[in-house]
Amino acid sequence: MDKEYEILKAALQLFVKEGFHGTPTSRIAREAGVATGTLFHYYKTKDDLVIALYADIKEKMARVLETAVVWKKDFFDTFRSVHLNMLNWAMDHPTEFRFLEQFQTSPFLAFISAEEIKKQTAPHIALLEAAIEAGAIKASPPYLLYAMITSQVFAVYHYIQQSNLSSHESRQIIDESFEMIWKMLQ
Amino acid sequence: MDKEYEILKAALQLFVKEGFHGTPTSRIAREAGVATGTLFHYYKTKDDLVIALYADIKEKMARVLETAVVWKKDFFDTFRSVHLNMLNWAMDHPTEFRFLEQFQTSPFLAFISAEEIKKQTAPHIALLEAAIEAGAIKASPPYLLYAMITSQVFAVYHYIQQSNLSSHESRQIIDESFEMIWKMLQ
DNA sequence: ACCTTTGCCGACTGATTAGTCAATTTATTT
DNA sequence: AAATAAATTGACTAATCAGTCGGCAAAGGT
Repeated sequence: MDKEYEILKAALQLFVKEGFHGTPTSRIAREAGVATGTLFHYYKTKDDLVIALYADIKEKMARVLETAVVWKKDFFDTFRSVHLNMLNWAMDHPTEFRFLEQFQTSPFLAFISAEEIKKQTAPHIALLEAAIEAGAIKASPPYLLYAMITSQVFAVYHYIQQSNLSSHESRQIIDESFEMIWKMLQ
Repeated sequence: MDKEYEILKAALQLFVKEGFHGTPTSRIAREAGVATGTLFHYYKTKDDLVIALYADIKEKMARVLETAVVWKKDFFDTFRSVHLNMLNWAMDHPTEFRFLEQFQTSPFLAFISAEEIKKQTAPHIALLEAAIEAGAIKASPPYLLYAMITSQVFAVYHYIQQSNLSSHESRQIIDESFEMIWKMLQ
């Protein structure tokens, strides 16, 4: 039992359910089966814990997406693979996904440097630029396209969760949503 | 000077800057030029204040959008008007807009009843259903389309803010983004 | 076996918090 | 003008919070 991991796990659940400032460190420690001192042994402050959790989740998602963002037989299939994998990851990790969403709209986002964000988005921006270069999609600012595409992932995720569809229906909606996104990019 | 309004105004600024639980009621009262007792005279609890603020902003936005959601010469122009007006409102009320975004991804959203949300989205859903009926847009679930369209508004808003464009460039991006959304809906 | 480092504990603290309340001022009604 | 009601105050409290600290236990190196 890795205590550091248990702390992150408990923090994730509580942050999503109660909000960042809404969950006391004492409660995180209790839920993780750990003393408060241990929590502050691993994370100097509560803010550090929040940011570490964000970094951990981002990194795990990026590692899964790495395999999806590679080149398929054409741009359509490549973008489709990214979209499907992102949504599959979201469906498999709903709490992590909701945390990312909450974090990215919170004042905590200011703690993440511009370079860090740039590094995270780099592979997606590169793919968009290549697709524009090749004439596969329209020539809009890549960061605008990136923002529009990722925001769709959150929208589709919420629609599926809210209407709690079967996994078959979900897959159908995910497919349909990609068709729409692709049309949007033409 | 309406104290109730001053409290809402101060709470909005602080919530967006520091987060919901990150801002003490004492600070809200001080910033509003009011005693703490006055704050709790108008709002029984802090949660009540948060929810009242959400309701206030939602209502103000809805009132502005009411004029935009009316019928123009065709569906294209009507949807376009909604999109433009929403983004214009966001540009004119950035703090309010960011609050809505933050609130809607927070655990506070659970305090808003399903009926309340249904009532808020009703005019947009009705417009979507009419457009589907008329064959002006594709026949996807209206709530999915609604989620996808509104998420685009947030995406475009963030892109504009982040790249801090001139108002001319902004208008161009807003126009372009609607063209993309419309294509997506075909 | 001894020493050093590291992990871990949980009682403790000083500061801060949401919310109360009795008293005072201001507005409204009679 | 008197009486009633509503708005406003800020000192106060009980609870809670983030973070500390001295000590114990385990692990690893020599």
